[in-house]
Amino acid sequence: MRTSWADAVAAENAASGSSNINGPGGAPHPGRSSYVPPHLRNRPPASDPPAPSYSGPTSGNDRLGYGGPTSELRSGGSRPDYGHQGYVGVGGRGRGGVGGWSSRGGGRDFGREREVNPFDNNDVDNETEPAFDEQENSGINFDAYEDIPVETSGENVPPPVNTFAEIDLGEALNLNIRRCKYVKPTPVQRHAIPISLAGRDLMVSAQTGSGKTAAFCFPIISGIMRGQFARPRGYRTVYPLALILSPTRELSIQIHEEAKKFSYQTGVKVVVAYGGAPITQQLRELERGVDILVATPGRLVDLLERAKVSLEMIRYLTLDEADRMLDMGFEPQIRRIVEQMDMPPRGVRQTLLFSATFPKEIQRLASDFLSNYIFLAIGRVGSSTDLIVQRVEFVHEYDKRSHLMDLLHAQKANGVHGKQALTLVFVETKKGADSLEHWLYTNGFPATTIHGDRTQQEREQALRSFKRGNTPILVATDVAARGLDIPHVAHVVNFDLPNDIDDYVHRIGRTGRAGNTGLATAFFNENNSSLARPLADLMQESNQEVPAWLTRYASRASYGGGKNKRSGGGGRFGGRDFRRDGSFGRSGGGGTDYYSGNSSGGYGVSGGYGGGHGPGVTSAWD
DNA sequence: AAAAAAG
Repeated sequence: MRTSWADAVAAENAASGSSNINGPGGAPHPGRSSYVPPHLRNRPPASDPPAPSYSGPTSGNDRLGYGGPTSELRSGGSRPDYGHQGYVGVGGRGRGGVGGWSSRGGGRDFGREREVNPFDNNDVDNETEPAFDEQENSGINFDAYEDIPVETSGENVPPPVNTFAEIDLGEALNLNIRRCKYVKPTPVQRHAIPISLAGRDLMVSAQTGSGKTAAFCFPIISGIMRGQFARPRGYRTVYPLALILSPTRELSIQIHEEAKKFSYQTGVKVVVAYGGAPITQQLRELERGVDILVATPGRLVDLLERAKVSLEMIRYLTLDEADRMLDMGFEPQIRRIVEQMDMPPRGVRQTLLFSATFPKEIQRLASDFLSNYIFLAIGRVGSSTDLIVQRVEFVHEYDKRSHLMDLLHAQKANGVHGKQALTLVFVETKKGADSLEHWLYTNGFPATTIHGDRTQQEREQALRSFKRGNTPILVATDVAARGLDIPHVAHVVNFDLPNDIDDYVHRIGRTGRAGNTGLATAFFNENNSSLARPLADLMQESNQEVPAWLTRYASRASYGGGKNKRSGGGGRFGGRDFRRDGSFGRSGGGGTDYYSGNSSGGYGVSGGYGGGHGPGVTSAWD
């Protein structure tokens, strides 16, 4: 009987003043060939000092020794055991040589010896003052989530949970959740985790900054911890069990860092692969064993072509920023990876799609990858959250720089916590980014820039420098629009507005994260007239003050209603399951009652149906 | 038209 998570967290924090769990003074790491008996695998090495408040035999009893069915991945799942019987359930073999059998995560046993403690980081977050840090890291402001509307559709939706303690994720993962100071699950976690633990496919639209990464990582890590997956071992080919794809390298890096924290000392190995960096180091990491592979599409295709990676054993597929992954630029690559390589088909693997926005036409595409899925929308209409104060100012093109200068001067005077608040400035083009950065710099504002024409090293350096506050202004293209979690971004400036309202939603979502407030300022002029209507609608839905001139602009422009049209009579819920649109389902159960709003009965057709053309309504949910 | 993603 656990008391409360809050207590546990408090105890953990009190005890962990300097928790060097895996200190350099640990055991000399055994040679590659040392055999670890099955019953000792997945345990922290005996020579390691125990983690603080890591009391009793908490580990080991729910992992490899786990008494559940060995060949059944998910308790609630009813997937066929797809042709891998020979591979599954043979746990207990030692790691063989090349071509032999390998227990899950081959190599992770010795890998654990050198597993870096991700909670003992010297990374940028720790360089800020403790008070500042504490508030940000531990502090998800849950009051901000009190009355968030939630909508689910699909068959037999598993009910949400209210606490992490209600779900049995396994001791090692629970401990990491406490180390992360997550006291209770956010709304998207409350709903999505039980659904994925039940083995169901999922399409999630949840607000920016609402905890999506943990929502998809926890069930995957937990599932891998409990399963016994022996995998074939080809000549330098590795067989990850889970694949997480994201649209930018920096986002993949970030997901990898998060996932490593969650999987610390669980025995689950997470590796990241992305372009722009030397492949050899990534290959080395892969060869040391991989359970969860986080990747950008291009580099993954490269690895697949070189037969360094096989997707044959993939049990979990996650597309983060899924609507971006399936838009024109990425779709062919994603289809290639998911449909034309050796990945198990939908219905066999479990597929999880997450984003803040999910336009209906992309939902239709996405259903190709899903099987009898549950759609989950979390957040308020207007997308991002009313935690972000949105301002729109009419600024002519030639006035933008001096206007930006005014804003920056004003907030310099206001300095937050003794340092200048971080400001993220979005522009349209890479050249524009360079030139604005240069101009700012020469005008006394320490700025840097991130965009696709910079080397990967420069990109990562720019991001680090921004996070640390060395250059508290970051000029960015859309490469930084999605998913990046940068603490202390107080202000997002849309120096150039995007053409698509969903991009706007993602950009402003770089502030106002984890329940904190933020400010977003947009420079609007005649070049942005196509955005006037959707922007005005979005702002109204998020209870923002809409300037009269923008309303006039909105009624004047865009009579036809382009793809930016978001009204569609959608009313209060922006993130709607496209399957609810009457026009869908030409053959299946045409016109029958395939939806029911709350967890019962409902949509009775398995995924993968395309028909119908709903109105091009864009979801504003993250 | 632009951005991203392999080299």
